Amino acid sequence: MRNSVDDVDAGPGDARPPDLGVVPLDRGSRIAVAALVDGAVRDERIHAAADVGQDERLRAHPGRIVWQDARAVAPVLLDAGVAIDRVRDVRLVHRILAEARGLPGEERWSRSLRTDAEGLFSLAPEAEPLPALAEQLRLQDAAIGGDAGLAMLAGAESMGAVVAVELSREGLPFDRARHDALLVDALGERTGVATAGRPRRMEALAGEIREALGEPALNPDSPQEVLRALRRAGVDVASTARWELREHDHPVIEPLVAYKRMSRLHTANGWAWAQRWARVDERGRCRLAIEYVPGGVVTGRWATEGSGAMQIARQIRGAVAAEPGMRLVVADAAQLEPRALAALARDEALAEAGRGADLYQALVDRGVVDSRDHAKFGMLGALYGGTTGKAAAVLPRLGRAYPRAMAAVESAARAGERRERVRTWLGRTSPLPPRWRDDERGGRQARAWGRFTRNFVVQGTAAEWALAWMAGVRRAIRDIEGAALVCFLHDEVIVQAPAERAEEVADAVREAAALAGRTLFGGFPIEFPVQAAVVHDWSQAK
DNA sequence: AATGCACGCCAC
DNA sequence: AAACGTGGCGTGCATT
Repeated sequence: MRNSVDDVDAGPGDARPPDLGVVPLDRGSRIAVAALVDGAVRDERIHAAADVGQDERLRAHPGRIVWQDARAVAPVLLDAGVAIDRVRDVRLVHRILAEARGLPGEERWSRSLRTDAEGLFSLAPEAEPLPALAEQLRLQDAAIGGDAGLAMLAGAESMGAVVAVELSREGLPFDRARHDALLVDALGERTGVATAGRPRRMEALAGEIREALGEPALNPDSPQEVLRALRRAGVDVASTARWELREHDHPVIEPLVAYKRMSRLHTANGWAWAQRWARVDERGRCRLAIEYVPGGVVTGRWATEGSGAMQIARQIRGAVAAEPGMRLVVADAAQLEPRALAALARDEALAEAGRGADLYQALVDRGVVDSRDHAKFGMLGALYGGTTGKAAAVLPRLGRAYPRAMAAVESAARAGERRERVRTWLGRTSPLPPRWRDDERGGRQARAWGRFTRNFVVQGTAAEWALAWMAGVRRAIRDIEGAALVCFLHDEVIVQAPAERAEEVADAVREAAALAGRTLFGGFPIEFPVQAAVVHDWSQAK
């Protein structure tokens, strides 16, 4: 079966539709379109940006659209009404191939390329862009060769870049009045400069802290001042970290911990944050402007730039609210990483435990561990390389019950300690580590790198599944008028849709999850249950 | 005044 | 309970 993230070449004898190279000229005001065939450019045509949809080759194009960078081209094509189905983002795929294939230095890669500030390849200023693009495509396809995983990853990563552009253009529905109400509820009313801009409840806590420590001039925002004052008051701590404070019994602890929690909310997701990142779009809708960065994390996870949108505090998620007549479909993949591990390790027993909505509870029901918490901590310990506490206590039991899965992460860890590269399921490859000495310090560094590679294979494979899931969701909701992807968070998506079609979207999101599992893992019997809730605002999910 | 680092906390 | 992965970000604080 072929689908949207699978751009494996058609077999010999099949007529392959030509790839279409698309290049922006004059900073995007004009667009060059040409067929790219075996590294050569055929039938180049240049259009005004707004007219690029007139190029009949781009209408219902069954081949790949090839570009250097989705951020420069996708917005133009989307504005022109071009349907984007299969793509090759040469910039992102190059990054993958450079690690996976230890790829040629840039001179051998192509004379028309140069390395930009991020160490990535881009067009040399004097290069003819379409021939260079054709050359890059040819070299990339040759590097991928017959590796079906890498081919799928190239397609998925490239489509992810399109989804990222669409998400960023759409924005996340945001209700500033609700946000303000949530902040006032948590922090108190805003006050003036006399209290350093602290909301009323924070200022009250600052007073309690000063009182409890007997230091009327203490600035609770200064870790050094607070640390010194704590020690003078007989609280013997090495830092002001919350977990350390909680080990002590003193009247200052409770207000101090509460203050720090409020302070975090105030600075990270408070009024200034909303002022900076909420915008009113051309249709009068208030949206958070989120710039997604596909592949921004070494494992293949996405990052965001600027807004901190990947870590919006749960306390204010109620401000992310559906617009009139709409609902949010909030969907998250249950225990995604343990499931990714089961699949990549071909661990039938762990996959069987995951046949149902709650893999952790299944471990309890099967007598592997005593409680759901033990299952969760143990599994996370296996994924992260935990060696203490609850994780260490149950790891041996997990190892006996699921030897294949545990051997897979152990082997990834050992490979990292030996300075070897490891690969995700589709073939994203870990970077090489910095050098370390053959002494105790070096040993610690080696073990730390082993924990990184241990996690890399699982986190990276989960990220690949998420790419396939998103591509499927995108495709499934395309014909649902008014529905749009508005958020992505590693293992969670939010779609805003008209109320009367929200349940249909929820079903489509669940189906896309199942399809993503089959796309990546074929017939291996691993399930990817998705909890999808139709809600008015984000805080109502799960 | 600008810059870079360390801390601490948030998210998955 | 407190050491175990990937990140972003705001702040204080030291350096230049």
